[in-house]
Amino acid sequence: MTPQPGSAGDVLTLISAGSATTRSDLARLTGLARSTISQRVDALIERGLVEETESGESTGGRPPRQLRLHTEDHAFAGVDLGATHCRVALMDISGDVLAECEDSLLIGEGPDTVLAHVDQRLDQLLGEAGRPRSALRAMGIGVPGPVEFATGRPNNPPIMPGWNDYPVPEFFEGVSVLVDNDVNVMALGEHRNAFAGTSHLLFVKVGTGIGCGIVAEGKLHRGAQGSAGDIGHIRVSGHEDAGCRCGNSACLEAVAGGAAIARRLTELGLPAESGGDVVALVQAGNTQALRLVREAGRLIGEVLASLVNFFNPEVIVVGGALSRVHEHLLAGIRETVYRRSLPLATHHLSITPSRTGINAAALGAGILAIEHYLSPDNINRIVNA
Amino acid sequence: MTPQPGSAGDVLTLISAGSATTRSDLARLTGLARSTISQRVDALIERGLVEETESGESTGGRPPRQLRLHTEDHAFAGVDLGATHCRVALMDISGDVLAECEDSLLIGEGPDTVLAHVDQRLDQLLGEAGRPRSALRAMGIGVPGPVEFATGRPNNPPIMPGWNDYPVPEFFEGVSVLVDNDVNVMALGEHRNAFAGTSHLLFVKVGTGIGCGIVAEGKLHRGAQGSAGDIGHIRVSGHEDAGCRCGNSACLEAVAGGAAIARRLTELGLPAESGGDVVALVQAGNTQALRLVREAGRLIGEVLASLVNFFNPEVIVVGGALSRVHEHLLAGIRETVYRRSLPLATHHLSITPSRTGINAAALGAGILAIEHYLSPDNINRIVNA
DNA sequence: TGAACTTCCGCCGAAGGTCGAACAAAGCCG
DNA sequence: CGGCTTTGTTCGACCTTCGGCGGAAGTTCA
Repeated sequence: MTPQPGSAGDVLTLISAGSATTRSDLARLTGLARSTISQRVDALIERGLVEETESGESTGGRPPRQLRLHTEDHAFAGVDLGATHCRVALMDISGDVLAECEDSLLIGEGPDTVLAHVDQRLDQLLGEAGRPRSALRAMGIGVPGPVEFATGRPNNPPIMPGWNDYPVPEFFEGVSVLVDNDVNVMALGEHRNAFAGTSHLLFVKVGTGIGCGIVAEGKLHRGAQGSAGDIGHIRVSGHEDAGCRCGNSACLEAVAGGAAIARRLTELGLPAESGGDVVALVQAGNTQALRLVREAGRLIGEVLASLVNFFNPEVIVVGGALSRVHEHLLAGIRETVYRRSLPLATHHLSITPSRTGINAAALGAGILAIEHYLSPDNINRIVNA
Repeated sequence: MTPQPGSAGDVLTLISAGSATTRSDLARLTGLARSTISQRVDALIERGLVEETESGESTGGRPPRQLRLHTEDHAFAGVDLGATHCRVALMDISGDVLAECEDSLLIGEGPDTVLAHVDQRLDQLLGEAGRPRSALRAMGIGVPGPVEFATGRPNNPPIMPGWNDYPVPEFFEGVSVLVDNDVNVMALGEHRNAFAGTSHLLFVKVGTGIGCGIVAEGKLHRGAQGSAGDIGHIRVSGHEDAGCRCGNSACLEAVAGGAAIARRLTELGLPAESGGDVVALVQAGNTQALRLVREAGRLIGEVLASLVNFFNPEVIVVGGALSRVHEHLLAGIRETVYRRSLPLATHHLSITPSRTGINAAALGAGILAIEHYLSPDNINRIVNA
């Protein structure tokens, strides 16, 4: 039995996380002998997973050879499917984007049409990046509805007609496919990209609807049925008259979602159809719209105040279409959360707008794929094969 | 860093979890050779961690020698400190209770007095069980307030005067001491004792106050500041007049806690001081009390409905003093949760009374200690020493 | 009852992995 | 230019693990 763990997968994890860039670092961190580390690194280099760069800076002796992930030869894809759009990002193994694209695409056209479109875009992006199809190792897909993560099958999604129980991964041959809810992958993208130092994060997406992705101990929390984070249908007080498409009334989404704000603006004589119209009105300085957005922030804050007490996150990130006017939204959210949550939970809590922006979902989906590929178990399997 | 699979610690984990009771089981589960397993088991036996029992049942050949945790020579303690009571359970390494006791004890007397009392009870219980003090390997303590788990220091607990930032573990020499919130240890006790098959569990304690312990992926979720699960101060709609000791109004605890129900009964001319009095009235068949308890269940259910959407647990366990009249409390909770939560989240959700009862906290605290001691890292350290 | 069969467990030589010492490489410093 | 420091590789010693073999301990069946 080895006194310390340190399989090839562990070594690669340290390299990919940036914890170690030289063989000496690895020896120090793992406690293994330098010769053993060299052997591991050699195996990783031989498999094309790691490469050496030019020598680094000397600290008084022979300069170490820097190690990093070998970014050629592999590719990963992150796919963000929304109700009306499709974004695909091709990434290398370090998470850098090689190429990306965006189209209008109705998810309601069904899985065969949509996935064929994705497949075509993948070929195009691979071409742009100059990599063969065989380089594609894994892909992640975020979809606007609940998914049984283990099988990659949508689970009674309300706005994805034709997708229920469709085995998405089987559509793509020879590549691992991970399918998850769009808000989950956005949370993952935001966490890995801008908040990697935190352990407990909530990502709140405020668009047409309202959803939440949960990062606990650095990992996505999906819950028992994969429906965790569905905060759009939490009840808010004082709006019993607002009916929701789910059949209940006073749902958060029915009073504070982009669609709800647009409807109320229309009632006030300001024609608005979607969250985008609301954003446009706010940016044009319309005070009615501004007031409604801020009020929506307060309502969202009321729900988040409960969740802060319950979950005790370090940071809440607000994204989605309406976060383009985040100053007003966040003002309402902060006001309510800091008033209604317990001091111990809010003392070190920060509530910030998304730093990753429109690409959070595609990036997060890609990261899901990369982390799956780089998991120690999978790497050990590859190296020992 | 992933631990090396098949270490002595992993072998012991399989034995303690009941996943393997023979050397053959271990070889099958770990994939290691039978001879290697024998060597591991020998080391564990030599260290007094595992013992062989008489042969088990034959499956057609030589019957295997059964293995189990060696329950002599070690002892673990679980301590449940409440506002006005102290329970101590002495357990062997398999989690069976060897001896236990209960006293009235005011936590407000301060850490020196209370912990000295605990220390004395420990000696007494060790005497009853016929084990020397040196057999005590670790202890867990549940306290009625927030704790910084890593250091074992209470963190501004409202009902524990004199305990703020007190380094509890240092009071006990030569033994590992883990300190956690009482609701957390109750959740752990309930999960390990009665719901070990589930991954995501919420334990709701309804007593004088209201709290919640969270089990996610089989582990306690404590949050960023260790204050997760503090649902007593979540706002419920329609009770703006109810002031709470936290300074806000309409807190769940202020309208549905045992103290709140007692106060309202008193207003109705039925003198009641505590949750215990409320239970007595309900058990005596008082319809006013029954109605209030059921209404409290509805209010708790309103909050839980939100948390079910957010967290998506498999099971909600209701415990605490008021759960002695759980049929009425649960009726209100179930009614609201199943009406207000999303079908996907409630479809496989069960809401049940505590199966572990009054001892959940002390048991959970002991289990916290045992699992700490049995963690693969700790066992490998012991075996390789 | 006894022989054949099955399963369990310890022993031992072979194979393979890890370690640390020794050595070579590469840059810094006086 | 020769010592000093740090890095990386080579190699034999050592240790662990593996798997076959044989003995142990029951079951099944004639």
